[in-house]
Amino acid sequence: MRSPEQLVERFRSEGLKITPQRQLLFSLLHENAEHPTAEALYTTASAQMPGISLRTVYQTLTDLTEMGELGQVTFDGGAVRFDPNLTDHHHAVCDECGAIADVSIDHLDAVSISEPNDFSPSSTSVVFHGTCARCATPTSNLDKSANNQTK
Amino acid sequence: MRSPEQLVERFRSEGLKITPQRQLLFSLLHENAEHPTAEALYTTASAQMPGISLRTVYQTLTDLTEMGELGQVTFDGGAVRFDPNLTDHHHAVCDECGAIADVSIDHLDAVSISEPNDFSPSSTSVVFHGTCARCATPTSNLDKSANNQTK
DNA sequence: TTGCTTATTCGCATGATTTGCAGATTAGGT
DNA sequence: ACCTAATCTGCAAATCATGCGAATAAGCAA
Repeated sequence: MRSPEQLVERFRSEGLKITPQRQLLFSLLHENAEHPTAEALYTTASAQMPGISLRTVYQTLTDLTEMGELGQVTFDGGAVRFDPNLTDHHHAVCDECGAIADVSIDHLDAVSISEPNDFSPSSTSVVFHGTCARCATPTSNLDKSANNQTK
Repeated sequence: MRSPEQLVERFRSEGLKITPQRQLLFSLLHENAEHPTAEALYTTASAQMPGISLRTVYQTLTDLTEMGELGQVTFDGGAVRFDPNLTDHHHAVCDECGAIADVSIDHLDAVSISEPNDFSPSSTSVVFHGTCARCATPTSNLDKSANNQTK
């Protein structure tokens, strides 16, 4: 996703208005690597702007997605999560705390479908499940479920 | 998933009852490669057993899943789909018709996380998006959306 | 600054998917 | 045929997301 400043520019140039709600969401999403759900963003936004509507959060998130400024991902049937990282990347889900990390992958190009041989893939997405560093470290297992947003 | 006969055996040995509803679902799921949703199975089941409850379909599906006889997968936030194929495999989603095919993958072992280096993956799942053979063949583009179960 | 036009916000209703609950029913053994 | 626990079923309710219309406010012009 572009910076809040660039988004403001784009919105203006498309005749869209710059509202405080939008500006807040732009900043909350900027470089946000937490893959938040709409609800999570609503909670955070509400702290800074009491009265903001969940409907507006959904609306803005949908708009940004349709503009190609935001990505959406879902894991295991849970709620949709938003991802401002538009670079080519994949995800690692921690089964302990539910945290989702962006990951880069080596040798993805080596992967191919061996069976069947008549499907033409245009994109490939990989999801790893496992244990994140924080949960794997015995001494800091204090608060494993803090981030757990599993459905 | 095991054969209906084997499932009947397992259910009996665990003190569970063999009902007509369960038997029907066992057979509908056996070697079913369509990755049906609960609703889809309910529709099919209803044709053969009018009056069967959607609740029962969900219940049986959940039971089989907890017994490890059935897998669940979801794509792009749609409804949960059930997969009786318990072998190691991945999925290819056709963006035209929505069909989901099981695929085998070559060189998956070559794939690794380059960044970050502190995540310990226990499993890897790959999803391809693209066009299936049927939709890619110009002459049989007659009924592309027939199987389209996209959300 | 005032006023106008139209995009936005907001709250509520609605839709889709899934689960909880409790009473009616039935499988499977006695 | 009878008993008892497991199951089925219908309905309420939870969760996530979108449609809709009225109220509000951004951005522009005078």
